Amino acid sequence: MGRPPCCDKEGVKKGPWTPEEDIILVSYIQEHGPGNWRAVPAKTGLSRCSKSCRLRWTNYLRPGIKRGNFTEQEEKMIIHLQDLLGNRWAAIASYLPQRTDNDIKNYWNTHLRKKLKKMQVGCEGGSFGEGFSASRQIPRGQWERRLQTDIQMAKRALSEALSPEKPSCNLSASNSNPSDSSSSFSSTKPTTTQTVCYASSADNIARMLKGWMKNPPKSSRTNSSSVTQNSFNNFAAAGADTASSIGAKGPPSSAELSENNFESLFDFDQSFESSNSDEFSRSLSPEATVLQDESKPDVIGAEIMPFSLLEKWLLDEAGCQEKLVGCGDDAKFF
DNA sequence: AAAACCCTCAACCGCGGGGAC
DNA sequence: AGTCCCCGCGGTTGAGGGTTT
Repeated sequence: MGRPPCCDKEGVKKGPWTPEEDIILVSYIQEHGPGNWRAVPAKTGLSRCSKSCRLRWTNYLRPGIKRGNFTEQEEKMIIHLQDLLGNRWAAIASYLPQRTDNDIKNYWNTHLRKKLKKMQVGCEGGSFGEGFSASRQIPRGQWERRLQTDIQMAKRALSEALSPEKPSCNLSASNSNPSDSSSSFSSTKPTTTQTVCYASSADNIARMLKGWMKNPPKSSRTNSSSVTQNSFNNFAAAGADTASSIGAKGPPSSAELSENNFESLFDFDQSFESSNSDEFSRSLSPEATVLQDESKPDVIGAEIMPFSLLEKWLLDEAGCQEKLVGCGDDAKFF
């Protein structure tokens, strides 16, 4: 019969989101929680289709999203999971709770695919090429059985990556402070720059909302027609003063996080959490979802908790993984 | 300095799954 | 049982920024 296009209505806006639209959306979700996207445009007055609102939230505004450079560990995880799962980006993203499927997909398409191609050419017939692509020829039943095992293997690999006593692990000792608000992953970048946390991190949204209260859109809008994502991030930062302070290349300093910001952040997350926690927990693997349910308040610190939970999950199961996976498998892994 | 080319990533599109009726 | 509606997913696009020539 054919499905009518979701966004064929006239007057539905497309293209990049403006800071004003973002704030409207975040404010609405702060109040009602994510979900019921169909109602969002009508209730907020946004000239966007429901799908666009959902996408904007899940891919950009949702708290706890880490943006910017992928760490080596993340890269390896993606490569391996892609090999295991194929282009099931949402499933892959469930193992990297701070990354969106869109981000992972983009990263794969722009970086990793080329990288792998290069490496496979470089290691023609070598050990690297062998580990990959084999699973794609496996019939489905077999594939599913193997997937079970492979997921265990992936968990084991991540466990090892996160394990502090492993010298090969990229987790830097300098970041061992559990109260450090930067994520475990952000500390794993072994070589270059710090990982970037943009506006989508909960603290920035909290600041954005705070700033919004102080500066309603009329007064705050100076360049809305040419506003970019990054400029929104700058806008979101307290005071929205300098572009270099946060937006383009660096996480906000802890000094920027006032007590009020944290309060509003928690308020935000609690309302969002209590009313509808599905967005985040859905994004986790089934096992991880269980953990999320067990420790919901912890999700609030989404910059940290997903991986603390993941660590727990991994370490708890380390024993059983030992039985499932032979020691030699690590070499194949990464 | 300017043009051409390349790269990145936010956003869109269309399809499929699943629940509600 | 069949249909409709909502939501999520994966593929794709194109604007804008960066790099090279």
